[in-house]
Amino acid sequence: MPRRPPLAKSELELARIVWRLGEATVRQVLEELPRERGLDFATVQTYLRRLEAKGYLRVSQRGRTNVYSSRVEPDRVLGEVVRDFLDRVFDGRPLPLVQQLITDPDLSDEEIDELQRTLDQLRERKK
Amino acid sequence: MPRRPPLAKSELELARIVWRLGEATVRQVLEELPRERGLDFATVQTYLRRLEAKGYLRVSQRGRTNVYSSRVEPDRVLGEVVRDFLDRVFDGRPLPLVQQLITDPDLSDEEIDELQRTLDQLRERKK
DNA sequence: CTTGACGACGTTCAATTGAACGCTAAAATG
DNA sequence: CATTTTAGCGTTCAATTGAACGTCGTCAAG
Repeated sequence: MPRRPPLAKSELELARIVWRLGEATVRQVLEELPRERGLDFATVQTYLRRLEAKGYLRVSQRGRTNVYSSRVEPDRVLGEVVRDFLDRVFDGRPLPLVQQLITDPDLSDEEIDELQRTLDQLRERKK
Repeated sequence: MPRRPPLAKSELELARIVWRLGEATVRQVLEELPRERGLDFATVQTYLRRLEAKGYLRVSQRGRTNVYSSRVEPDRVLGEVVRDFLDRVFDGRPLPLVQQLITDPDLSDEEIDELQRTLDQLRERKK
C-alpha cells in the first residue's frame, strides 16, 4: 500500500467535517466551519479537491454538484495522525503523553471513571 | 505572554535534542541525529538559527562557536504543542485521544500499572 | 431570452518550511 | 607558513500549504 501523502492542517480540519457529515458538498462544509474561520467558498473547494487527489476523499456527482465522502476509514487516518505525532513528539511512547493529558487539563469525574473502565477492559484483554 | 511563532516539525525535532542535552552546538546536535536523517551541517545550523529567531532557543558564544540552549521551559512548549494537536484533531477533548493511545498500541503491564497509579493520584487530588 | 446566482476547475500567489550553497574567518595540522 | 578543517552567516531554492481569482458552464427567475 503506497501511503497517501500527508494531511496538511487545514485539510484535516475539512476532512473531519466531511467525516462527521458522512458526505458533504463544498457549501455544506463551508457552512459547518466556524464563521470566524472566514474561508472562501473557492478555498474550501480547493482543499476538498486536494483531499480527493491525495486519496482521502471520494467524490461523486449529484446533478452538477460534487459530493465528497470518506474514502479511507476515518479512524484509520486518525490513527496514522496520532501515531505520527507520537513518534515526533514523544519518541513513540504513549505513556508520557497520556500522563500529560490526564494531569494537565481538568478531567471530569465521569471521564476519570470512563478511563478506569477502559483500563479494566485493557487488563481483561491482556489475560 | 507574546506567543512565539509555531514550531515547524523539523524545528521541534532539533529543539528536543537541545533540550535533552541541556545545551548544544550545531555539531553536537548533528551528531545526535540518526544517521539516516542525513541532514547537512548547514541545515542544522539554519534550523537552530530559526529556533533562536522564533524565541525558543537562546544562543551564546563559546569561543567562535554558538552554543544553543532552551529559552522557554521545554515542558511548556510541549504542553502548547499537545494542546494545539488536541484542539485540531480531537476538538480539545483529551479523553478520545487517551482511549486511542491506550488501546491501539500495546502497552506493557508495567505501563498499565503506572497508569493506574496516576489515575488513583488523580482521584485523590480531586477529593 | 437575459440576468444573475451557484458551482467546477484550472491557475495563481504568497508564506512557510525543508534543505542546502557559497563565502569568509578562525583553528588546527602538516 | 600553507593548507585543510570547522563555523558562522547571509542567501537561495524548491516543495508544500493557505488562500483565493477568473473563467466558463448551468440552472432558475424574471
